[in-house]
Amino acid sequence: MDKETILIVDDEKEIGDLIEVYLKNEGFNVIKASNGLEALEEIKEFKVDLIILDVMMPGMDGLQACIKIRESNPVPIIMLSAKNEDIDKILGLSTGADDYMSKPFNPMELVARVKSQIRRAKRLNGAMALQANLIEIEDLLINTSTHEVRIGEREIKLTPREFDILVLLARNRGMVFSIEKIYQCVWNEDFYESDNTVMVHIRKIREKLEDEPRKPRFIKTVWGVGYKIEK
Amino acid sequence: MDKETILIVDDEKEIGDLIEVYLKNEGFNVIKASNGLEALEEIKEFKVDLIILDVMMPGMDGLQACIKIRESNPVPIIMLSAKNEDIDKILGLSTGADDYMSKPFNPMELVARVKSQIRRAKRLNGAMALQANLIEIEDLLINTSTHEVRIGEREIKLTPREFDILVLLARNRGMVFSIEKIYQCVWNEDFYESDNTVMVHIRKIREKLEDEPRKPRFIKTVWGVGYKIEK
DNA sequence: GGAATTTCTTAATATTTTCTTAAGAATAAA
DNA sequence: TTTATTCTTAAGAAAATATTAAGAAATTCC
Repeated sequence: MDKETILIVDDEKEIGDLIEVYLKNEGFNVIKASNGLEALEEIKEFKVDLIILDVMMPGMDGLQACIKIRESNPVPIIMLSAKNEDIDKILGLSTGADDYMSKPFNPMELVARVKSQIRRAKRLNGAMALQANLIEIEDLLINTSTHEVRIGEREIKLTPREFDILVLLARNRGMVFSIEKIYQCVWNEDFYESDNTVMVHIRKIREKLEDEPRKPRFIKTVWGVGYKIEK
Repeated sequence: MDKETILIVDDEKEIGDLIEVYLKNEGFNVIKASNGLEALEEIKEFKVDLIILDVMMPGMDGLQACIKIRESNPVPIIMLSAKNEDIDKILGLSTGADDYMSKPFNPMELVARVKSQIRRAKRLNGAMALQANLIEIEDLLINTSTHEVRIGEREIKLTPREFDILVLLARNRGMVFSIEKIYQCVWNEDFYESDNTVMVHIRKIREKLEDEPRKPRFIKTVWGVGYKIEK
């Protein structure tokens, strides 16, 4: 399992550093921002699994930032505040924060709450995946949540690798992928020397997808470069 | 709207009284118990909307009580503890507690957390009510309220685990569930390494459901990915 | 407290996928 | 046209994944 990334947003450096130590100790990946705007930038750039957000900050405060983040991202947010009046606001439904801790806080408790929220998010994600994720290419239909591929009425059975390669090309229609690139994307490993593993897979996919593998409708060969699905 | 009833379980009278004052002030109805067994009695007698449960108590401690309560009741539980070591245990999934506060605590924060949990429970309840308790898949009938499963006239006896797995797949027809996801959803625990517990259960279900387990009609294998019931 | 049931673990077997190899075909360049 | 390069195809070995069976451990029920 990959390390989860946690974004700490606090203008007080010592607090951020303290939290960082504890989280890293638990095997989390940590990035930091010192105000709301920076936080928004970081989120755009990196895949963040949880945000710890201080309410009191110069510029865009934590509550505003929280609302802003929520507009585009369902990532779990834990808010920190020293003011009692904030509690109700935060745990109410309006801000969209998932949990709250009052300052000064016990770092162990924060870590436990972080873990708890991440677990919750994972479970929720499972349920969310229900929403079908459909890719359509002419009469070729790819459903990434049910792992189904069909052409018209005919159901095509693809192996996991074949499926991944097809999805990669289908999600990026028009783009040409070199053998090397495909290998890196699908296998998540570096590509060493030229075996033709990828080619063999491409052929298998064509065999299953195409009526005439010689004249493929979907996966086209770009000579000397790679493969693509035309736009 | 009726006043919500909150059960406070603590052997220290002063703490219970303190919490009571704050909660009553917010319009909640409060009842009290001074140990785990008493709490179980109260729950049987009254309709309780939330429980505040101290971990450290003579006799049955809070953690045991929490697990015991959860067996029969999905009511939200907030646990109180002075010991750091408890945090992880409580916020982990195994006890079934919904939230935690460390002692000494800020009563305002506790009240806010109470309100937050009650809101959450209401939402959850709404969502639950929508789920049909009769699932039909061709001639397979699953009744989630009576825990009955039948195929045509034949009644199938499934164990609790088997039943849960089947319902998970049946409620989400078409969707593929990985071994890991099944484990997380049914066991409510994190999935560590690859034992094949889930597979064995799948096989048992097939044995009971299918005429030819080799060619399953209901639970299909999606190679390298997981299992599903086709739509 | 003991029997029955359920759940989990282990390991052997079966199946499917993935990779490797190698030979033949298509394409581009000389 | 010839040659070198790149791509396609096929077949079988290796690796990964799934099924099955049997028994141990835990739990439930009486």
